[in-house]
Amino acid sequence: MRTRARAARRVRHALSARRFVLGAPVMTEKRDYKDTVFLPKTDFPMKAGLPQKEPGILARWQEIDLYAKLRKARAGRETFILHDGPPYANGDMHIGHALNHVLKDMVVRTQSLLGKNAPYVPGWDCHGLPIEWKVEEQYRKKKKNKDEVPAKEFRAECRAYAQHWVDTQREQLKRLGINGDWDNPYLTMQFESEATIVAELLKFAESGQLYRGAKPVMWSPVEKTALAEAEVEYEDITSTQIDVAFEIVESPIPELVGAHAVIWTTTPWTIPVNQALAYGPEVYYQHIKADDGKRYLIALDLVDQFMARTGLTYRHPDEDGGIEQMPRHNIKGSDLAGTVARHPMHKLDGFYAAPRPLLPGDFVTTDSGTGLVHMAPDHGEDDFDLCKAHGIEPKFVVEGDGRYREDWLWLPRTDERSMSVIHPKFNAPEGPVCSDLREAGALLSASTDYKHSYPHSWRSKAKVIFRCTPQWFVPMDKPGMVLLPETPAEQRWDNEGGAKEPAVTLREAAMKAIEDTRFVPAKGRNRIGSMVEGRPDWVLSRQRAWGVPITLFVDRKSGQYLVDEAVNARIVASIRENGVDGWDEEYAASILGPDYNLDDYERITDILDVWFDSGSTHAFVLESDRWPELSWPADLYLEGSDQHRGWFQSSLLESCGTRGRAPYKAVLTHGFTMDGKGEKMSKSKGNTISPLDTMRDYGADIIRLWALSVDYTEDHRIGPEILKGVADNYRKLRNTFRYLLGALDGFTEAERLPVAEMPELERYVLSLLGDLDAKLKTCVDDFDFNTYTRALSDFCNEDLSAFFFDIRKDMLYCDAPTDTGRRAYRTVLDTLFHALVRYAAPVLVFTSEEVWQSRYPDSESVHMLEWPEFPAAGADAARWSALRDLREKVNETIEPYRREKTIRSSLQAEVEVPASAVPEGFGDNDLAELFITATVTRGQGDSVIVKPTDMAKCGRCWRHLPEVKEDGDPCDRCESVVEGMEAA
RNA sequence: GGGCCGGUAGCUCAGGUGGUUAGAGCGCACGCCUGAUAAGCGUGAGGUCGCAAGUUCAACUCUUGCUCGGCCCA
Repeated sequence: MRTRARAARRVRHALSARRFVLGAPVMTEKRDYKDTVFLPKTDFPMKAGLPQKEPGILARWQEIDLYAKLRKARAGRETFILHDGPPYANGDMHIGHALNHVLKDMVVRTQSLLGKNAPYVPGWDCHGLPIEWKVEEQYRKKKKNKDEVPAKEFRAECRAYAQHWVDTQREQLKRLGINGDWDNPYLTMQFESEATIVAELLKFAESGQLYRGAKPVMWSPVEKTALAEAEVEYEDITSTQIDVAFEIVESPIPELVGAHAVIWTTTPWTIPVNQALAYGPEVYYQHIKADDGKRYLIALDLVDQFMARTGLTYRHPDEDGGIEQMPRHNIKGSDLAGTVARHPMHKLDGFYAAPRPLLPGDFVTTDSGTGLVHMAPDHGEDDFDLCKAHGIEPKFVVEGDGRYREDWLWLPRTDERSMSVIHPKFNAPEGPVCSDLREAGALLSASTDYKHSYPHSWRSKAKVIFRCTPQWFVPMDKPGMVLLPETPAEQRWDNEGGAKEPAVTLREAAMKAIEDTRFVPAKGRNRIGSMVEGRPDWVLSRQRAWGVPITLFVDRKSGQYLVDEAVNARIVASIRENGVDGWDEEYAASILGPDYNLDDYERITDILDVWFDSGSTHAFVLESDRWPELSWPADLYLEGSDQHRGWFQSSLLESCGTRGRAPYKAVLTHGFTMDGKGEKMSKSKGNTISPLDTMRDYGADIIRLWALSVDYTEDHRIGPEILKGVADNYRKLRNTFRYLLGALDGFTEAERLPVAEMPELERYVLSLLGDLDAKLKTCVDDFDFNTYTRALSDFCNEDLSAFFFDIRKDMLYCDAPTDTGRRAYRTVLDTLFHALVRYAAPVLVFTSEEVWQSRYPDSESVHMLEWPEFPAAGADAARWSALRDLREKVNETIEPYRREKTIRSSLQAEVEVPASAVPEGFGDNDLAELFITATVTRGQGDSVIVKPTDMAKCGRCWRHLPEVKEDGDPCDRCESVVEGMEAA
């Protein structure tokens, strides 16, 4: 469309030119005044070319060591400590990293702009399963067996792998323009970090906040390790479902003896470790006789489903011998207390001969199954808890690789019996478990058609099981464990001072800490609060190789772990010297020292949950001497909302357990980045947007502007259309700076004019700038960057480009350089320049530097500057607002004339406005200037009236003025300006 | 399946405690300018405020249900 309009214009020009050539010139030739007009002049290019330009700017910052310079310049100032949450070192930067780091950088830079010392030490999370898995994958490719590689060597490879990604991500984040201590980041795998993590663990040990428990944990038989919840994903699978009869041998309801309690399960492999049955106390059960002659006990609501699965039938109430005639056909769950059944494999004796009591379980529902649940305390959380409450202990018969222990009674061991319990064949209707049950006459149904969602390891995608293993825990509810920080005397009601708060549980301390923390947005508090309120004890141990060891010696006789300050000091020293290898067997004796005999102790070889590593970053970063400018606690933690369960929480618990309070004063969370349609990005959908590509195509400043333009507190989108919009927005900002640079060409201090001597428009714009300034400061305090960038953009578009700059174009182009008005304008432009470049600096880090260097090529960096200061100027906002409304009305009225080409430029319009609509204090000439029209007069009507002017057009300033005799002649002002120039 | 959060013009966002024709910027369309020129200015068209009930004189704003999307959990 634009092209067509331009073509039309060309035709018109051609026609008018021909007329001039062919016809006799009606006027004498007029002088071309173009050379006498003071047009903006600058080398600053309109086209940014960010992808090419940014790396050079980056190199210069590195060269002058901007980060160090800034630390030096802000030394001794009030600090703002943003503590970086460590991304996991295994892959390229993705859009989530980019958003997170841009937000962090924005916080740090705005705080720095406010004059604070705001250091930023980036870090990485380096231990853990995903890296270990990658290294193992490399082994598998080379047909190497991990178990044959010495642990030390394996860890060294994990370390190298992590280091590779640390280096990669570091370069990518630097490229994004994130300013930080990139030469000296923290890594959880640095020896110093590992030593501190161990020291933190030992603090828990010393205060009695560790216990070794047996608990069913998510266990991956493939990776042979316990898994954290975060390492598990749920997938829909089809399982075997079976109904199994347990004969009742004893009951306070004598009629039930000889009947069969029926359980339903999708994990046949757990039957060989069954130890009890559970019923719902509030559930009603039916005692029925089926056509196989046997009697069964099943939840009332589930009888039909059971019949359908088994193909059995039973006599209906109205039939002869139907259930109405059954003795005690209807039984409430709670009446089953004291009932005992026996295991279908009871003939094997021993373990299987023991009674299987029916126990009350609140978790029993009648959603599916039979309303009776078989209990294997080894393999279910509910099972474990219920059995434990009734003195039934787990048996630990399924080993780490998912196979039944060789000496377990249920054998003889055969190939199929030594398969992993997650193997489909093991659970199949023809598999060993079902075969045995069938032989015992207890298998009522078996089919491989039950669809449900089931947990899988997110690494290997293999099924996981619940498995009871000895694990180390941090108790959430052990009373008297945590000392809250000392309350200063002046805050105590008794004013006695010094005494500590009573010791509380870890959960209580954490809940208190949540209360005391600022959450941005506020809803984060509820989120983490409900999680901490309900979370189970913290499982610290992992049976893996790549991580920080749980450095405990357990007394073989008492089962107690050793707490000895001297030993602990040697443990920490060994880790500091050797890293995590420092807990290897070779050091054990010397660490334990002469006071103890190594043979009396079990050296724990579990490693720590990586969340404990990252939960300890506050200890080894904020409290370390390595970064003396940092301090504890942090002012802010800033991560994605998934970290409510992750880092925010692990840091909270670690810090509350050791220091009684949170390691942060405030927590800021952001949502997730979706694709252009608001849907989750995934490789399989092919809708991912890589920040690396975007930087290559658009430049880092565009990603930054995007990240700071969206509402990060919610989920937000990115896509081609959105990026295009951001790029448009960027161009507008860039052109504002280009105009300022051009208009300020040659500006010197001598030209500056005091505010008091400025025209009212200049003072009004300064007051608008003051408003903007205040608004941006509020945005910085609230971390409201979306409003920040919008306010900045709107100001440039509406107040400057479409209003101030447009009105003052005449003055800038045509007034004499010495003219007070022009000097006032340029003085305000200078003020605007200095303010805007600072406001923009934290957002468009590269472009603002380019702008700054363009005007001040000898200066260090725009990023060394502080928040702008400029003279305050008051203005009657309401009066100006009314004036701008009127201006809009005038434009609307001119529009029809422009459509019919009676008026082309607004300068050709003579306007009459209602006298009542003009705010007090504006003269007619002021109005013509502000509306960019030929004249403005006041009328008594209540509408705006417009007519084309008859006045001739000045050949230099193009205004239509009474003194101009013929189009093209200069007006009085222009004539004198030109004369002045020629005289000079 | 459960808990929590969200769905306002093509895009990014505003819309205290319910109250006249739901706003802004950008984009788009049309036009002007050709002395910020792959720029600048003006005007305009765009929304049944996710859907459906309910409370109320009155709901984008309160309640319930549904739907779509997200995070966390099972």
